[in-house]
Amino acid sequence: MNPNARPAQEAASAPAHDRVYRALRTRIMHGEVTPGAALTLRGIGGEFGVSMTPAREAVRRLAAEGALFLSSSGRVTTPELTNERIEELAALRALLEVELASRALPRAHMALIDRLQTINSNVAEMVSKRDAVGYIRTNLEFHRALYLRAQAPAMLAMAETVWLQLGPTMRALYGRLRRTDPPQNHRLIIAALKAGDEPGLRLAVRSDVTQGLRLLAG
Amino acid sequence: MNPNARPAQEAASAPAHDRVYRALRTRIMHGEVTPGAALTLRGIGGEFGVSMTPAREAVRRLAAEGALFLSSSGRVTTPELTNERIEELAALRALLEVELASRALPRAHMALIDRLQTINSNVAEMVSKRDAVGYIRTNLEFHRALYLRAQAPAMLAMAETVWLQLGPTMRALYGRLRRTDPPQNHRLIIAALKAGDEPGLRLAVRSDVTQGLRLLAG
DNA sequence: CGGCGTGATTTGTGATCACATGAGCGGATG
DNA sequence: CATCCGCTCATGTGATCACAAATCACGCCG
Repeated sequence: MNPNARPAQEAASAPAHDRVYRALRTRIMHGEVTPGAALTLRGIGGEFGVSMTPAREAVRRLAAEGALFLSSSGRVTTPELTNERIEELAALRALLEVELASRALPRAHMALIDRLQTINSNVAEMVSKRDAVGYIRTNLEFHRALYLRAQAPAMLAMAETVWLQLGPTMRALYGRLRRTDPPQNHRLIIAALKAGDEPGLRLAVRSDVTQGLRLLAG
Repeated sequence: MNPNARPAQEAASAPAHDRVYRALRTRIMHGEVTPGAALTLRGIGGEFGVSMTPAREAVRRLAAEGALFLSSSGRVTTPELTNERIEELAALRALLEVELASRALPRAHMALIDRLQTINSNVAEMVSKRDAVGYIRTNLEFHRALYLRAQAPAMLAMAETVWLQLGPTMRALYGRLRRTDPPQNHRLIIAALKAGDEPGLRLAVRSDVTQGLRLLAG
């Protein structure tokens, strides 16, 4: 028996530090925390019913990924990104995700495109409901579903790290963004996938990734 | 007074977990450990004169960066990369470092080029001495000196993460590589910098980054 | 009324310990 | 002689504690 095989309830039996890590990670990536929010090890431990030790490990891990900021005295906050930093992370997203999409293209069959369309309708629903967290979550789900086909785990992990770093800021950004129109770039991505049009796909992904961050220039 | 200001002896007064982290990090990045080597928390603690707690934090942090592999039971080893993984990491290096070099180009003045030439002569010396660790160290120093000019800290951090993941494998790779000729691609990089030739620079960086990893295809 | 020093308290750090578990080794068995 | 089973010990996990340092608030002085 492979001890890694945990058919269901994967998270239940996992080590405490891992449960805490995962919970905090999705919370941050989905933009459920505001930039600059302070965390304490005892507070985290209390929330999850564990001691400081696993809380510390989870925090360290997240800090190593850039998802949390550790002051010189060890205080923990979610990062407050400068505009420069945001632009750099957007450039990274473009770089990585264009490559991932390009690698996924030859492997993208009809089943994937159907799935992307389903997810995309959920995205549109979140936009119409002005649900920022739901929008971020489904939007990332869309991108991840596509990039999984690229068969490039290290590259995907890096892209997710960038998402993680942008998480708290994204929430604040999309909060002031008053769109209710459905995501046009996602449709362009799907169309390019259908047509097997690689240049078009690269352009569409690049636009989709950088558009949301463009408004901060003002 | 800024408490962050530690003019000299920065590492001495730093927290224990940070000292351990940094020591292990450079050890791994410079290829001073072989792939698949096992580490124990008590062993690390003993080596650095600290308890298991800081050792655990350092290990967790390195594992989060992909520099160490944690088995499902928590055992710690340096990663043994598959050829697929190595190729993917090489592609990531190409992607990131070409961009970094490109961004550094307009900011590259004569002082930088002189410095690169100095470092490059050290690289050549390491090659002639067949000093694998010294070669890796000076080679990374060359690349970092260039990329620092790009003013893109997040991107540089990602590139360093890739170096870290490749560290143990690089040692094994360059060990079986019996070259004694000086690094030709570095000269091309310097020449392109002097000429302000961006396409040439991108090509030279891409070649330099991918050439060493090409021999594993056989 | 405002700036600043001082003390109380919150907070991270690191050591130690008890516990569960998994790895590795040795021996028994076919 | 190979294989499988069992045990033992090494190893990671998580809780608790003592300590130091930083933060915050209060009150004092200008």
